[in-house]
Amino acid sequence: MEQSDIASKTGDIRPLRRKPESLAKLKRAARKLFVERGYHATRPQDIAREAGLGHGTFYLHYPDKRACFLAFVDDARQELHEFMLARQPAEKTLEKTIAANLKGIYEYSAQHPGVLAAAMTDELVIDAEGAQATPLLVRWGFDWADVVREAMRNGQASNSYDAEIVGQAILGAIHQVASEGARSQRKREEVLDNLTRFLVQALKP
Amino acid sequence: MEQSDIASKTGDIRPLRRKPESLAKLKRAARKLFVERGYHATRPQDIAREAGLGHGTFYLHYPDKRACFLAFVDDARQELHEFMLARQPAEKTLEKTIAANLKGIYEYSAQHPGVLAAAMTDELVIDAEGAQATPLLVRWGFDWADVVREAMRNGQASNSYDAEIVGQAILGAIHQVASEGARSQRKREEVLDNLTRFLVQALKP
Amino acid sequence: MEQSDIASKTGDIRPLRRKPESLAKLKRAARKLFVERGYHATRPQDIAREAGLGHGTFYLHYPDKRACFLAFVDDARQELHEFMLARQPAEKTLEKTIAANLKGIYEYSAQHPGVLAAAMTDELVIDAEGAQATPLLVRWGFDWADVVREAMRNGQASNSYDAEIVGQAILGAIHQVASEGARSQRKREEVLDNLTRFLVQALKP
Amino acid sequence: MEQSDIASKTGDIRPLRRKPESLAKLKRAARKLFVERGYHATRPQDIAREAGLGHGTFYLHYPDKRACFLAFVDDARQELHEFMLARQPAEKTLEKTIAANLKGIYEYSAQHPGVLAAAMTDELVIDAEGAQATPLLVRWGFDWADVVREAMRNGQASNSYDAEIVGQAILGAIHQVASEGARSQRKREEVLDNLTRFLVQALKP
DNA sequence: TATGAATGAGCATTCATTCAT
DNA sequence: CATGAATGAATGCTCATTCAT
Repeated sequence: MEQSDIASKTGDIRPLRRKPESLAKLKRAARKLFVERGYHATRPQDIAREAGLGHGTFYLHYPDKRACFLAFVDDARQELHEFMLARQPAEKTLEKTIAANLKGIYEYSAQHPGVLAAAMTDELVIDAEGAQATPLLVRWGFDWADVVREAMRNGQASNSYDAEIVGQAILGAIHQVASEGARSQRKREEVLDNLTRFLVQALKP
Repeated sequence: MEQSDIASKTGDIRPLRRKPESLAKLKRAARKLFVERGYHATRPQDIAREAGLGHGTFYLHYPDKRACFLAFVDDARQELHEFMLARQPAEKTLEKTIAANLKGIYEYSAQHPGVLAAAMTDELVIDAEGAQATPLLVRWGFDWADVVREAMRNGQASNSYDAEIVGQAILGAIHQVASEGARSQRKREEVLDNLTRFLVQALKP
Repeated sequence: MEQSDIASKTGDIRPLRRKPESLAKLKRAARKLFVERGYHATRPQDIAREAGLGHGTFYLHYPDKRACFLAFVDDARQELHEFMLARQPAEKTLEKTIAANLKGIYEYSAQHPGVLAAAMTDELVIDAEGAQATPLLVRWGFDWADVVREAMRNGQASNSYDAEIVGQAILGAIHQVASEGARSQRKREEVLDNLTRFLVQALKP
Repeated sequence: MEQSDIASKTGDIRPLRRKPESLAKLKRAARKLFVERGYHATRPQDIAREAGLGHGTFYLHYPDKRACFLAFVDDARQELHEFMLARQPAEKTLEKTIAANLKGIYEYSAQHPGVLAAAMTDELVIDAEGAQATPLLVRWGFDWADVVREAMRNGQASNSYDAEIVGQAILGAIHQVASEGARSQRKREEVLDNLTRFLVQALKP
């Protein structure tokens, strides 16, 4: 009949069956809109429409808007993490480590403009109650503290510093330079070279 | 004379002071709430109530909520500016300058916890349209670039750096350390000492 | 007693004493704004400011906005009434009467553009509750019915009409032509001549 | 078990008809309330409630209150237009045309009391800005001017008139008589007869 | 699984009116 | 008499979420 005819057509061309397709579409749409418009200016409805889905579908995949945003943040964090892992230097000297991480974060920002900024939206902004234990940036500072401690052990960095404090300083410097570098389209090589030298010199024993 | 006159009036119980008091009350209340809850979780009504005023009064002093927030940001910026001006070192060596500014921003953050973070709320968060030309942090990075250039001229800093890039790096390091220092109640002396040495060493010719 | 006190005051004329200057200013301002913007877009505050007075002063002269509007309507009605009285024809033939009244209302509209339209704002528009007994236009229709009855008595108008119905018809014709004439800047002489002939012919025995 | 239970429930009792019902309900409700209370005393919420819907639903169908009112006006105009079209006389003599149109507008007013008055609410009343080019009444006056011109051509009306002016006069007479006739429950036959004779006589060559 | 019409708590803002001065 | 800062009930509108289909 005409019905089976239609069924056979719809069965293979457009909506591709199966389920996780929708979630992937929603994720892409959510990232796009959260980055472009920010958390508050993005409605679940907008995300669903951008994904080409009905807006009820949004709630099949996320319990609420907040969860969707948190998932976006988590994905971005994970993505950056893997991005950086894949760019670790073979030789773990301080300079190589700094240069590699710097290059990594810089490249990520260039490839995914706005994503880090959006993903770092303070949780205060998305929900007055659930204040997060430790902001993302601070946790990344801890990672740098580890790098510094390791360098101190190897004699590549001065022992006169408190690793935690200096870890935060390095993270801050990198973050700010990467943000501003992306903003102002500065030449990448120059930025990386300057900042690497700056940090290596600062840590030199 | 006039003082005693006022005193006798304000000394009374019920009828409170008069005119420009309201704006001051609103400013105090707005700062408190924007800092505690963020922009979106603060309603004009909350600000007015916190100020002990009817909510219509809010609109006697600000055309809308956005304007109130912008005024708060501007006040905080101005306040920090004056705070820092009053703490400039007598002797303008690089080390003294860094130490003084570092101490200044650190003290300000300690005395006004959360204010800088709130005042730096991205404009994207408060209104998708009116994107600001240059974020506050970036502009402060320019200031540090000036400091660096001056130090280069005096031979106190290496000429091998691009002042703009390094200016952003210094600003980033300071900002991150000050934020995290305020968060974690770290001992102030130690933080200032570490970061000052770190930056001076980084710039050393 | 307080009563006698009040009595002596209320015994006086009405707004009496001192400066009726403010009331006059308010009336001018109210008329201007009600005509230009309509009832709902005009705030007591606007009227007071237009009058060059503080907005509290408004309530010294009117109990509320509605009363002010009603006073404006009444003044306009009275003004038109006197305007017409001063233009009654010496000789009371039907034609002369029609011509004179027509000319009167036309001139009034030209001299006070928008006033009649504003003053005829349906009471439904200004207050859902106090629906007025008989709209202004209908009452004016009654006046025309009187004119028609008089003309019938004199043999100047056909007896075959119901005076009430024809009175409303005449009023409607005049009102519409006057409004549209004012709107379209049509040549006055021609309008008056056409409409007078039209109505005289309609009534002719 | 539970499924069949639900099925039997959903099958007959609670869940009402589906989609485009809402707009129709809103239209009915809006017309009722705009006619009864006027534009300003009718809140979108009232319309929705009158329609038996939540007030968010209102904004699914209209961008704002103004648009809803304008839609009501347009519907009423269209409705009257079709009402009149269906009542055009077979024979287009002046008298028949006048009588038919008169009867039409009179019947419409009787069947839909208050609708014409509400639909003619001046745009100044609903929004100070969007002043409409040509008021409804004036445009209807143009239609009557056409009728008059046609009658002049046929020798059924005197050539001594300006058709535009007389068109407005006829429209005004009809409008006023219809309004007042509806208001005062006057006997319809008599009104139609009087006004038809009045206008035919007025135009007679 | 997918849909989108429906919902109503919640928000920013206005404005007629009061009252201390 | 005059003022204008203060008030808060009321308004038009939005949007995260639900649920019948």
